[in-house]
Parts: sequence; structure tokens; C-alpha cells
Amino acid sequence: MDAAPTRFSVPDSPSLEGIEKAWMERWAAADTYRFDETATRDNVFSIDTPPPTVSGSLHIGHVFSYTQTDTLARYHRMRGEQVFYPMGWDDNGLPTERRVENYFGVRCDPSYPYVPTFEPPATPDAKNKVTIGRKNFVELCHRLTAIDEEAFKELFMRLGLSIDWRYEYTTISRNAQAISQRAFLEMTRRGEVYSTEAPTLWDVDFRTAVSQAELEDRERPGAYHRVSFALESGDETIEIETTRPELLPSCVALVAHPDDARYQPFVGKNVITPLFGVPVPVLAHELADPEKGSGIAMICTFGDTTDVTWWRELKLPTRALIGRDGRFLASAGFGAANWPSVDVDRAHGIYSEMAGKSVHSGREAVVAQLRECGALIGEPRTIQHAVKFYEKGDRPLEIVTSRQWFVRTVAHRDELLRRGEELVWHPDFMKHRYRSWVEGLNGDWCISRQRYFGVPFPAWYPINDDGTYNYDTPIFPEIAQLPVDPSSDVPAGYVESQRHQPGGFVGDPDVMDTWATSSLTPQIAGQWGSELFERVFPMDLRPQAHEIIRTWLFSTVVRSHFQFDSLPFRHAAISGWILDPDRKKMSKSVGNVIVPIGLLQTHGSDAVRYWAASGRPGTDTAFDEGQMKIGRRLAIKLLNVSKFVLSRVDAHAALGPEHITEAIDRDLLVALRDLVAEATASFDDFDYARALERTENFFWSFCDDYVELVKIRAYGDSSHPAAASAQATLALTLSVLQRLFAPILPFVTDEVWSWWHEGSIHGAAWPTVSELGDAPHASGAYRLASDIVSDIRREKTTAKVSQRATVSELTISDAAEVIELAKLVDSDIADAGSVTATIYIVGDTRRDVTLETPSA
RNA sequence: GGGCACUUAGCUCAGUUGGUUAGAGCAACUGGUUUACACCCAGUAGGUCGGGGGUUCGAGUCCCUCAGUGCCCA
Repeated sequence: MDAAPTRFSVPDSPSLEGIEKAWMERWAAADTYRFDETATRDNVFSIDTPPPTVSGSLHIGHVFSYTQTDTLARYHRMRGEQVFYPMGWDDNGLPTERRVENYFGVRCDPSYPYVPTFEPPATPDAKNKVTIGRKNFVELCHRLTAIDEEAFKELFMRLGLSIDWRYEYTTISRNAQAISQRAFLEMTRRGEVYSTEAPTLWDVDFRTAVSQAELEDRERPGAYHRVSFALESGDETIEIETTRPELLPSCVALVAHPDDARYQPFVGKNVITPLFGVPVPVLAHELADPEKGSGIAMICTFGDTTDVTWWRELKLPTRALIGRDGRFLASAGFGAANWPSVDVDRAHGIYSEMAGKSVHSGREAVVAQLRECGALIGEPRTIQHAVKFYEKGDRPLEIVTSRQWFVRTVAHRDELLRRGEELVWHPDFMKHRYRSWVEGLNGDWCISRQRYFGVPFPAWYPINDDGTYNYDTPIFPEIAQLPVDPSSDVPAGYVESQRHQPGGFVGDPDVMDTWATSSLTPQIAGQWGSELFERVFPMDLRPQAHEIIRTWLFSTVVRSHFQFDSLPFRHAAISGWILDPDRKKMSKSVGNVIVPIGLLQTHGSDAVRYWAASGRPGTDTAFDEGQMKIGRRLAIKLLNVSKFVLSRVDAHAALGPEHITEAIDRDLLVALRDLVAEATASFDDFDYARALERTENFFWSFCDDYVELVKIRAYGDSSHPAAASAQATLALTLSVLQRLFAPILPFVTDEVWSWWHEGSIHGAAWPTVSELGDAPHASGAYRLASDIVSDIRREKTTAKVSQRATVSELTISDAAEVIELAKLVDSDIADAGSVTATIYIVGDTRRDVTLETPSA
């Protein structure tokens, strides 16, 4: 007499309700995602998390890409690696400033004093912003980012990201500032950073320099103005075409292509600029495009980046007239030694009508004057052309000359290209983005920003006795002093009263480009200088989106290359974009952004994760709630099939793979082996989507076919070999499937795992082929049985009867060896198809299903 | 202008080195109250794999070319 089997304790009606909250709490209480700081580097998998910009609203794109990374983190954790998976918030920089201005209705003016008791207006007025000093402004930035960061953290926890929150960081923290400043000082010491007065791309609204990486071209209407220049030596004229006639007073030369026969006779001669009477040379340079306009261009200080190139290579004078506010300066230097004019008074007279005007008004003034004096040939010809904008800006960039700090990149182009080759890209083709960016670098990386909420440059400048600043010998702090704020801290050897005084000092007023800090995320997250850093650096994985390859990825590679002579990470996994159902990129300006929290509530976190993990690495993916519904269905199915299997398996029986003896069961085991191998290989290749797809396919056929075939046999007592074989197969397969799904569906898998295991599934071992025992090749019994059952189902459906209807006679005709196989699975088929009698015939392949005639 | 992708069923997408009648899910349609699951189950239908050319015994897969879409760089 057998003892009654012990059953696992399984809920009567399992449900996904409340599953997120319950498991979030259990994981937090058990420190499930804790990184072991004693782990050695070879057993660590470290992730250089993208710190999201904390600008208020959460985007479905966050959910998408962070879930993809999380599946990889969870996979590696189950492989037994210690996963270093921190989270950071990029709160430093212009987006935060902008949000603070709008949220609180304030604006920053550094000349305003600090008001300790300041409170922002209760009802912010966008049109009448309250002007406050820098320190008050920075305080508001901290206040708002703290709120936003809490909201982001909530979302990420609810999404089930397996972050070790002990390593949470922000890019504006004191520690991040100290690291940014240290890295800056060390680069300065090694000569990789320099400051200089140079033409710089300038946003006139934000009043800050921007870098090449932050540019974008936008198509804008413009107009070619054809302007006639007289030769100094005679009565001949040259006609140029320009879209920026207002820069005529800044003209320093004309330039044509050296091979352009039309203009070769004039090269070396001088022409006189209309209105301002300035003699300028006609020069030759390859960058002049014979196809553009009249084929000869006017070079100004500075209309675009090509002007800067010409200015540098042709050693032209500087005649800048546009100020940092985007308006024409109060006066121009006509008549000065390097700025002659044949009619100085007239030049000043005409310029006085432009002084103080915007670019737009200045253009109207110049065009009117040109028209009046007959130098404007014909009417302006309107065109569409690409104009350079700051990516966050609203007006075209100007180029102004100002003092900035630069990181040397151009001189290291070849080394940086080699770093790009060394990095393993997922998908591989993304490396072209990096390469074409590095190849196209046309200037060093400007890291100064004339803003407020950022990391200050740790530098002061001595003030000469005549009141001028001595930029050549900046005063730097010691590393131990960091972080410093040069606007309030005093350099060694000085006292505060010497600030801004002749013989005293002045602090660098600027802050660093946000990428200058973000490029140090491995150092910030890994706590550069501590023992931890040696355990996690270089990072194993950098997950990020493709549009920031030229900014974040590139700048991180630059910093690491200089500081450590190494890549900052070995693998870069580039995620795609979320497209709306019309296949448009989701963006705030288009207004098609979907807020994720509602989706998590509606469909459940696992379901949303399922959708995210269905997106191929690097592939743009359509937003699809249907896909989330499928994910939810999958999670529910996993609950139900787990309940079914566990309510039949004897909790005390030893059900190892050696009990799997039946042909069907052994076939399933073979397939399971292949699945484990393929899912593992896919995850090793960072392809979570492929692993999911294969696991899912297997899972549904397991539920619909295998479970149906063996469910009757599995009812039997486990002391009977056939029953034990079914139970062992069910239990082993369930265990493997739960673990294979765990990285994608962390909530439901831990729920079903907890029904029969101690400890979280996320600390369980990833399934291996070896735990499945010996699996010879498949006999084909499972495939054959599935086919036959499918035939029976089709017959029943065609007859419009219940699948439960009895088959009074099943005839299987086939080759002798197939018949032998079929006999092996006879009872499973009979059970699954409710077959009363089966007749076997050796002959042609044919199956007849005779349904029982319902008695009247 | 240079480059990188993509184009397979109404929709979203698989299809790994070329190898039988091209797969899945959703949607559609037809059925089924089946003791794990109606948030379920079974089945049916639906594609000249963007166009054209080539290599090959054989091409969704390799090569050329054209077209469309998206992105990157200039």
C-alpha cells in the first residue's frame, strides 16, 4: 500500500493581482539584488547604466530599454555572476534648468544676491518669471530633481528592475562633482585639456557655448542675395551670393575654388565691400563649392563653420560684430589698422543703423541699403537650406569668439577609431555610427557652458595689476580639496577680499558640459579611487540608445582612453526607439508620448516587460498594447500550468531525469535540452528577444500538446514507472521553463517558483543542459502523437462537437516502423483524444477518426 | 553627397552557414461551458517573401540593379 503523496501548497485560483507590490517588498527585504562587494573581477558582470535625464515626465522608452538591460542583468545573475547594476540620475544640466524655470516660474541671474528665505511663487507665471541669484536657483534645482528622482525610482522598482539601490547616484552630487573635477584636473595636467579664446558655436537664447555633438541641422527657408563687389583696381565687378547679407560688415575675403576658371584671374586681387568700403582679398580654397550660388563666397567673422575653417587656414583677420545676445555690437572697428575702409565715415554711418539690432533686423537694414546703392543684383532668391541649431534651441546658432575649455579629440582621432573597433557592438552595425562620427570631428570638444546648474570648473585666474585676467596660469586646487566652487571658494594663497581685485583672483564662471560629467558614469557609479572600482571597471556592458552614440558613448570612450588607456566597457548594447502605431518616433514635441505608469497598472509589469523584451536588440519597435495583452496571457498561463503540474507531482518523490523513461517524455527532454542551449546562447549574445521567442514557443506547445498527452498518465502513483516518468518530465520541464522566463517575467516566475522552492528564483541557477541528464536523439514519438491528436481535434472541430467527444474507432495506417512508434504512445493518445479503440494497419499513411454516434 | 538599416499574411514580426509544400502571434471567420486555465480551448482561411536581373541542381536567404521607408554623417 503506497502512502498518500504529499502535494505542494498551491493557491486555488492563482492571480496576478497585487503581484508587483508583494514581490517588490520581498525582494527589498531579502536583498535579492545585492551586489557582493567581495566578488573578484572575473566573477562580476558590471553594467554602466544610462542615468536618465530627470526632467519630470517618464517616457515609455525608459520602460522599453531599461527592461531590455534588466533581462541581461537577471540572466547573468542566474549564471552565478555578481551583477553590479547601479542606477543614476542625470540631474545636472540644461534640461533641469529649463524645467525648474517653468515649474517654479523663476529665472537665474548670477548677479542677484542669495536670499536665504526665498520661496518660489505659489502660482508660477511663465510670462513674469521671478529673477533669482545662482545659489537660490541651484537650490530649486536640487529641490525639484529630488521629487522627480523619487518618481523615477518608483517606476523602475515597479517595473522590476533588479537594481542594487545602494549604488544610486546623481550626476550633480558632491561626489560626482569631485570626480568630474578630479578627472578634469588630471586631464589638464596631462595636456589633454586646454583653454583658449576661439570661435565657438553659440546659442543666443541660452547664452552658452555648445559642442559639435549637440548640433542638429534643420531645414529652414533662406534666401540667396546676389551682391556685387567692385574690384579695387578697376571697374570690373564680382558677384557673390550669400544667405547672410547682414554679415557684410564682417566680411574679410572672398573665396573661390582653385580650379574654378571663372575666378582664377581675380585670385590675389582685392575687392571693395559695398556700403562699408572695406578692401578684402579674393582667395582660393578647396572648400569653396563652384556649384553653390555664383561659385564664389563671402567669408565673414563668422557666418558658419566653414568660415571658421577659412579664417584659420587662410589666416584671415577677425571682425566679429555679433554679440553673445545675438545682436550687433554697439560699434565696429572700421578705420582701425587691420580693418581699413575707403570711406570710414560712411561705414560707421551705415553700421550705426545696425548696431543693437537682431540678426533679422540687421539683415533688413543691410538689404535696404544694398538695394539703394545698386549693389543688390536682382531680387533675393528663396531656398530651403540646412541651418545649424543647438538640439535644444530655437534659433540658429551663431559663432562667437570666447574663452572656453576644450578636450583634445581631433589629434587623437585614430586612437579613438581603434577604440571603436575594439568595442563589441550589439548589434554589430551600430559601430558605423561611432566611426562616421569620429571621422567627421571637425573641432575639439568644447566643455565650457555658460550656465548655472552644473559642475564648476575647478580653476581660478590671477588678476593682473592692470585688471586683466591672466588665463595662462590658472590656479588649480589640490585633489583632496575637491569638490570646489570657485565662485565661493578661495584659491590657496589668497583671501576672499581679493576676489575681482587687481592683484587678486577670479573664479572660472562656467560649468561643465553635462556630457563632461556623464562621460564619467563608470567612475561615478564604480566609485573611482575605491576598491570597488577595481572590481567593476572596465564595465562589461554599456546599454544605451543609438542617438547618443556621438555624445555619451563617444565622450565616455574619450575619458577612459585618456585616464585609463582602456575602453570604459567591453560591450555596447544599443537599443532601438519606440515608434507610435503610425511608425513615427515618439517625442514630446509631437505629443504622441505615452506615460508608462498607466500601462503598468493596466497590463501588469510582467506584461509590459514582455512587450519590451519582444523588441529585437537595436531594432525600433512599434508601441503595441496588443503585445502587452499577450504578455499578460503568458503570465496567467504560467500560473495555471504551474498549478496544474504542482498539484500532481509528489512533493517528496525524487523525480530526477533518470526516471524519464517513456518515449514521449524522452522526446520532450531532447527538445528541452535544445531549448536550454539555444536560450543560453542567445542571452550570451545579448539577444534576450530570441531567448524569449524560443522559450515561449516551447512553452505553448508544452501546455497545449505535451500536458494534454500525459495529464491522465501523470495522475498515477509515482511508484509506477510510467506515471513517474510523466511526473518527472512535468516537474523538470516546469522548473526549467520557470527559470528561462525569469529574466523576462520576474514577478510571476518568482510567484510560481515560491510554490515549491525556498528562496527567490532570481537567485536560482540558470538551467543547464547537464542537469537534464542524458538525452539521446528523439524517437519521433512525441511528434507523431501530437500529429495524431491534432488529426483527432480537427475531426471533432469539423464535426462541430466538443473536444471531449469520444472517438469510437481510430485507424492508423502507416509504415511498419511508424506503427511500432504509434503503439508506444497508444494510451497517451487514447487519453488525450478520448479514443475507445485504435486499429493499426501497416500500409500507406492514413488516419481515420470515427466519432461515436450520439445515441438518440 | 557618403554611409547604415529595413521592405515576408490585413497588423506586429521570426526565418543563424542557400536545401522539401515559407512560420508564429494578433485581428478575421467557424466551432467548443474541456476538473490547470473563458484573461480558456480547437480549427479554418490568408503570402508570386518590394520590382527586375544574375549565380546555382536548388534563392526569402548570396551577387547586381531599381524603388520606397527610417536613421547616421557631411
